[in-house]
Amino acid sequence: MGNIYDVRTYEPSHSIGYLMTRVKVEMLAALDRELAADPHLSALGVTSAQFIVLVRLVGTSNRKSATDLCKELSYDAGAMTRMIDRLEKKGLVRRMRCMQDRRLIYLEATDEGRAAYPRMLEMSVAVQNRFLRGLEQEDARRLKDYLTRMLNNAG
Amino acid sequence: MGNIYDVRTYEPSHSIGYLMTRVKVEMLAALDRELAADPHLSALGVTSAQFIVLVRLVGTSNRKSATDLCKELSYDAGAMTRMIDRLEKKGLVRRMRCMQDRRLIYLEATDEGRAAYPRMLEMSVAVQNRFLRGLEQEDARRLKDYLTRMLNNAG
DNA sequence: GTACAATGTCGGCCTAGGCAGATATATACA
DNA sequence: TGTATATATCTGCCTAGGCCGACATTGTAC
Repeated sequence: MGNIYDVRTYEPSHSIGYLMTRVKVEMLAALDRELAADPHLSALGVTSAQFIVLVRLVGTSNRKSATDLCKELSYDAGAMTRMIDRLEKKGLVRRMRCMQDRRLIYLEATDEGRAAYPRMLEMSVAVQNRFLRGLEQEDARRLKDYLTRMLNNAG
Repeated sequence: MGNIYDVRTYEPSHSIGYLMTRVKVEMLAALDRELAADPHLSALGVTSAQFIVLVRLVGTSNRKSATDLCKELSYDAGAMTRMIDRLEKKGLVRRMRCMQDRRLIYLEATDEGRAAYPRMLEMSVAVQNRFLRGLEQEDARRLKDYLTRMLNNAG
């Protein structure tokens, strides 16, 4: 009842799942190209994946641990450790052991990381606007609504 | 003119790009869980990424090369070589050198690969229907339209 | 025919994520 | 107190994709 797809008529190459994967790949690839083309950011060698993590650290005032980021981004803990390693090596992020709870390590964007933030945000907005070209605000609202509902169906 | 996002009000964590990435991750993770839970398919150790490639080989009658698949799926050639290696090692795919053009290698699903196909398709449909629960056919049509238009904006 | 460009595959090297197990720390409880 | 459990991070091993260069093969220009 109410199923969108039926096995007998389902065509993988036209499915919403397939399209969504393609769009996601193309959007991140476009963002990577923008990042690589920017004079300042290309020197840092920041990738779209690193960008997404960095945004979470700069765009908030309260301190965050690796676990916090993992929860926000549905990220694997092991992957996050290595991601922080790369960001730290590039001087964009600092690790600071918490003295109250010594299991915890708070993460903080460095001045350099914070300085790169505005330009990164511009790029993110530009890329998304380009992909959403031709859509009205009402369309974007609906699309966001669909995606949110799908995400709720995941759990 | 007509831009959806503005840098001054943009919130990364509520953006369509962020949501789409999340939904994609959750959908593939759900598919991986289904694949791992199935008695027959778990023995093959097929992942969602391998599934997507396999679908393209089984779901068509004409012969395909690695390059053909790369074009269809916007896939990297080097990555495809290694993907085929894994599928071949699992006995799901065969490589066959073309005699007319000896640069070409045609790919073919084995009987085992073909046998696994129907069950895989069922899972794909089931997972997508679950994520689309609560959406009407008209909603799905709109969503697909939005994604298609975004994909066209990529090029 | 030879030189050059184009094509298809492959292999390293990088980033990247998932999973399982190890370690250190903190907390709850008998 | 001692013990079990939970939490946070880290490490090793796997799959996985992007980029670049190597290599063989084919097609094209001269």
